[in-house]
Amino acid sequence: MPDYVQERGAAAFGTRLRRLSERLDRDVQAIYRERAAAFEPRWFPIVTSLDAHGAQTVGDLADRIGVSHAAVSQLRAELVAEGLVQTRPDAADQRRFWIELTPSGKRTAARLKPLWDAIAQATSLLCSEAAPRFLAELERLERALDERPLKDRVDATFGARAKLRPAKGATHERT
Amino acid sequence: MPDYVQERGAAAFGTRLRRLSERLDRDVQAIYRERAAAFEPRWFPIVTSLDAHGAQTVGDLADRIGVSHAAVSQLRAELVAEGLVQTRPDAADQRRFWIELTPSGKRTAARLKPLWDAIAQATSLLCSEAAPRFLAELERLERALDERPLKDRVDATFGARAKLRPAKGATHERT
DNA sequence: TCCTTTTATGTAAGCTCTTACGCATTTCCG
DNA sequence: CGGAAATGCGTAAGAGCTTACATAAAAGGA
Repeated sequence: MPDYVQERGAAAFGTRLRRLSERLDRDVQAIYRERAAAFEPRWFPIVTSLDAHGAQTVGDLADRIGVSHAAVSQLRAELVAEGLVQTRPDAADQRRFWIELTPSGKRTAARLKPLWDAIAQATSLLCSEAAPRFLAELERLERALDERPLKDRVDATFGARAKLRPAKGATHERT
Repeated sequence: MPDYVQERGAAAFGTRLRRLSERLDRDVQAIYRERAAAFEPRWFPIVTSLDAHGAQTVGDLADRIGVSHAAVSQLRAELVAEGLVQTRPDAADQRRFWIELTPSGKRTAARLKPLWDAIAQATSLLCSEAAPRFLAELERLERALDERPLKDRVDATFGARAKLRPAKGATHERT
């Protein structure tokens, strides 16, 4: 483990992970744009999930793709406006409704599938070449944090709840 | 490389990377809050950089911590309001000014250094246990993408600029 | 020397999610 | 059975960055 983590702590990860994520999104967006695909990267998880698994509720989708229900709700509104998805009420529960692809949404998924496959392949190849263990290590990191969050780890070595208050008035000194 | 990438493509990374990043940030924020530290995770890169390397310009900081100058500008305003940093003009270039820690900023850094070290140690240990190659692989991924962006990789296999237009009118069908 | 191009940084607007709040429905349990 | 707690999802506001736009100063080159 390089000195980089010792120097930057958790911040060693934060910015870089965010930037890698954003960079990949930007590239995918550029690919869509260049090919006049009329599609947005952020629609991908929902559209492919509906395509693969059929109708789902807001909560199902939120769990499956790992975002808040509010984010799914907002995306749903957008996808309905685009004509890619529609909703229908649940027969047994009036709070709930089902989100599914429209015929147009299904056609869009079929149209873009070859491109998605190409992106998946390119990504897979990239990983094989440059970072064959990356996803495995990512998964192990996630699991380790599930079992014991960073905060608990710090509390154990630093002394839970030891205070680090600023001296009175010291933080609000003006230049 | 698991089937996860083949199934999700670039999206395999995006959400998970973002979530790991956010999760670490949230933990660090909870640590600060619990210890009445009066500090924000997003201040860390700037404050530690100034503490370690002395006065720097907006552009220097943007380069060093890897964000846009506008983000540094906004953070600087916030840190000035908190009394942690101050600015002074550059003698040779009127467009430029130097950002440095105030005495209070220096005291804050000294106060929090033990906590930062504990966080760094916990993070380092976490990586050693769960994902010893994670950062090395992250770095290699970044470098591979620097050399050849994902878009170029997809273009090479899929055929640059092959169009994937929706059929006329098909995407705007309303439910 | 003088004009064009580049550079430094501020501000505004946008993005894509989050949390907070709210309402209605359903489930649970005394 | 009935009230309290939990659940499902919409909307509003906020977060923390980005890109876009703008202005002024500096650098470069004819």
